[in-house]
Amino acid sequence: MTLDTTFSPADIEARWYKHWETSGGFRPERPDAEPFTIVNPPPNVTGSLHIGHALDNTLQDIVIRYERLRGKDALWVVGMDHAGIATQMVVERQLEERQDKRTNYTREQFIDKVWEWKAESGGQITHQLRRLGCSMDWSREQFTMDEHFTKAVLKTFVDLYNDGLIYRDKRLVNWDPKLKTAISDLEVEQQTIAGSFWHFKYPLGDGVTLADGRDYIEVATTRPETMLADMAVAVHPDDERYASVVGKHVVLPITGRRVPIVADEHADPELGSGAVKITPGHDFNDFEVGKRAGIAAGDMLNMLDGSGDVCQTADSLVPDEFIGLHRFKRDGVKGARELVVEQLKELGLLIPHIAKTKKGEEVEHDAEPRQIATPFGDRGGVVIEPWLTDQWYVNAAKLAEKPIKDVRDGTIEIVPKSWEKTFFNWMENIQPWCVSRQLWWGHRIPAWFDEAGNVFVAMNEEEAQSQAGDGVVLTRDEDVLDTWFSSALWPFATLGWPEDGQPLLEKHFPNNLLISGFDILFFWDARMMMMGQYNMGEAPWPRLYLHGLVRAADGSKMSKSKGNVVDPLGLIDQYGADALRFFMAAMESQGRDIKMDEKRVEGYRNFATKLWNATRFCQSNGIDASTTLKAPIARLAANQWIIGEVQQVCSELESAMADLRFDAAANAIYQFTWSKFCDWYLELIKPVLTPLPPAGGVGGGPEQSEDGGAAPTPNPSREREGDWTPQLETREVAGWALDQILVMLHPFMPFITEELWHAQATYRGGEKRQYDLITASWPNPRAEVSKEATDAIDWVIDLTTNVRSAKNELGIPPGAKLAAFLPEASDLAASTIERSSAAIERLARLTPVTLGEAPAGPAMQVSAMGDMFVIPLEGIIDIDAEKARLEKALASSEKEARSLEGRLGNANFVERAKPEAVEKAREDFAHHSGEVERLKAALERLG
RNA sequence: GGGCGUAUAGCUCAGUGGUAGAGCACUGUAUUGACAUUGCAGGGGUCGGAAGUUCAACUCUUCCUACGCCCACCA
Repeated sequence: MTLDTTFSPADIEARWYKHWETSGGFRPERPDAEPFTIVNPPPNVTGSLHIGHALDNTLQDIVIRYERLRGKDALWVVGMDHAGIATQMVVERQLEERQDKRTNYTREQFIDKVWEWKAESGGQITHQLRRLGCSMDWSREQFTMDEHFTKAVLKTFVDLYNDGLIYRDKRLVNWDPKLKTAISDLEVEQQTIAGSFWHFKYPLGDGVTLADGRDYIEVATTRPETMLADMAVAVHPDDERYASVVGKHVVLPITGRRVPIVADEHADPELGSGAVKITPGHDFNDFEVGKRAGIAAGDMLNMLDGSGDVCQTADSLVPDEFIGLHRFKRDGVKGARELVVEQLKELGLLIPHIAKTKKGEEVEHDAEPRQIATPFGDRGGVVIEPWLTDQWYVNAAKLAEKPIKDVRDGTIEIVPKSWEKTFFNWMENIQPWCVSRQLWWGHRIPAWFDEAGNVFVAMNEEEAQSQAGDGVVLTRDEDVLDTWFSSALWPFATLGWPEDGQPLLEKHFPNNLLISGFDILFFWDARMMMMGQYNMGEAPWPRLYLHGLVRAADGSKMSKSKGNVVDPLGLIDQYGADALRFFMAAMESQGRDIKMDEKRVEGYRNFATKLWNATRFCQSNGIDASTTLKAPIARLAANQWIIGEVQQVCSELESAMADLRFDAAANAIYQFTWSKFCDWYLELIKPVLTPLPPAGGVGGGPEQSEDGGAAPTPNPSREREGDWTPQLETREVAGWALDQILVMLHPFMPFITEELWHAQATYRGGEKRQYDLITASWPNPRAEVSKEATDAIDWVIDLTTNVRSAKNELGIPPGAKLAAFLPEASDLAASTIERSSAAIERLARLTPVTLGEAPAGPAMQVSAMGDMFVIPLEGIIDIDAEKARLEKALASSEKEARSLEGRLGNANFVERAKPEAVEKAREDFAHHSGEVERLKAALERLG
């Protein structure tokens, strides 16, 4: 196949993805191979691909493709999460757009609508993941509401219940008044907002007074509306100001209700007046104080209405004028908060806040302005109300025990390790997990109540009925489970659990690795650890890799409201999926967020183009696909050198991948491909493939050097065996090396590498590849390469670079071909000049090179690894410039040499430093002082 | 209040107990056969600050400063 001169990602991406998917490339049959398994964090069915997904999935795909190439039975489980709240919100919003609402339907009708929505517009992200090139096993795509998944969820719930690890409890929960459901601690986000701090007088009852004669207690609050449900005033037991009134009462303003004054350590004497109002039904601290004061949860006052919304309830305790009000002002309408303040002010019970203006004048305000940390629901976005309800709780502390041990003893390795502390900190202080949600969309809790309120937990109604006994009327719990309860089962429920005889489950659980963003460490990762241990008796994976966030170019968090969101699909359109993927990999260094840098994405698009053109070059020079995995036998220095370099980069890549250093892996293959293969190797073999006509009319024949150049000295001893030719060898090695690049680069840039793989035909004449790159074999380039050969190329490279640099500094045209003399040649120099004269001519542009003294006269002097060439430049060279150049180099070498000399002269260093370090210093010193001598001689030569 | 992270070239980031690298940007230069989405060459950093350990610190320790994140709390 001939490649077009331009490379357009869009065409090849769609074509190859379809081919891989339809041909089963993502999960080749490898029954005997070692399994390698990753489960993909199931995206919400409502979701679409954002830049964070692009990072997360790129990393996983790199690992999966790498392990697949290494011959493993690589399985990447994919699917979607039903995302209870998010999905219900989407569908409800759709109804609202048609002036309709959820409650116009029965629960069953509404759930049908959600399924309809899913069928029509859910799961966009699955198509977008394909555009990124992700090689998941779509043939087994999962959904957390699939029938078998539901069974796993129910079984887990029932088992936990029977083990006493799930229980029903009445306590304060984080209530989201917008979504009208309880949510877990993790779903609450603290935000600091500007608020007010009010001070009130609570009159003491029964004519009691404080020690100082006051007939009231001062309390302060940021939530005055809750005073309607106050049940006590607490003071510190040691606070002498209030000692006389503990056990007495205050009369609550507005309602006139009498509440006790209790002693409790929660009250901080240093803070405010030292007395605090206690509202057990609407504050987590107060709840605890209330319990300590002997108030049963069932007796705690609740001032909100039955829907749990912000309205006041007619609880006979709430005055009429408050009923129907929201908690706070909404849409300009006064709320309970405002009315409480207003009434207290009218009653003269508001203690004003005295503020000083800039001019020093005192001004009275109703309240003190304050920054207040306020809980918000992460989905609904409104202020959370701590609310007293009956909910289902998981004993998370118990379930956390084994995961903590797993991480502690290394059964699970968290990468990077720095996250372990955070993990332990959370797990060791974990609170009961509220798992019930007052929603319709989700896994309905398998609990049935009889009329007396007894609960029966079972897999289905029949079982519950048999527990309850015939004739007992049962009603199923209306609530559904937290979405994370089901996704916690993902590593095994997707593989067939809890059914018996599931070969996939046996082979692929535990999984091998989990990759996730650190933002879901607690939500998902930790809960998978708990459920893995609980259901399977094992950690779900031995390794957890946590990556950071992708941030906007200025370092800020991407968010829709800020309008700084970068769309990964837009980047794919513009630069290709391969470039975006490579960017993600190259920027992914452990424990750090990634800042978006579009220039860099562009750079990796350029890298793809570079590879594309290198392949075009190979094609036009008869370089075919290789037919063996093993490195070809090579005798040419350049070929041996590139084989050695392939081995080198391959081992770098493997060790980077073993450590999950995606950046190191990407950079290794990048540098090798561009800086070694393209910049040097392809240039080194050009003279072999297309020899220049020999200079001076001397014919080729036996005088030719092995790399296609004219040898400086005839070498009649060279033998030519069989049909070996330098050209054949070079084509074979180049084709092999290119193939290795394609394989090694494939996990990072799957599309272009697959395209080029197939563009490269096997054997001259165009027989097609036997198999796709996606299922090719990882390099195993164990080959002997001689140090002499690789040194020779390193020497040529050093010479070339130094000649180019010198020419550039002296203003000599880079293309100028110059004759060179080498008065004192090292063995390496002598043999290299003989073997690789063509490379020296083409790259260093030195020809002829004469071993021996140069004629007297002006010359440029250039060294290559210690061999000092003299390049006469009569009439061209500016002697002063050359002197300056050499002097600069001399100064630099002298500085190095002096520094090393100083170190070597330090007895402490020689005695106490590692012997290798001393040896290295000696070598470096010898090198630099040698260079000093040579440069001095060179300067002397110029006079 | 507790914990974590970051600070290295103009920018974005690697890095190692032995004297600092990449990409981009910048400067100069090259163009008839792989590639201008390119080649070649070059300039540019007292590695946030201070002290300590060490023969040797960008690297280890402590402290400080700045920025960021997580958890808890502020009645």
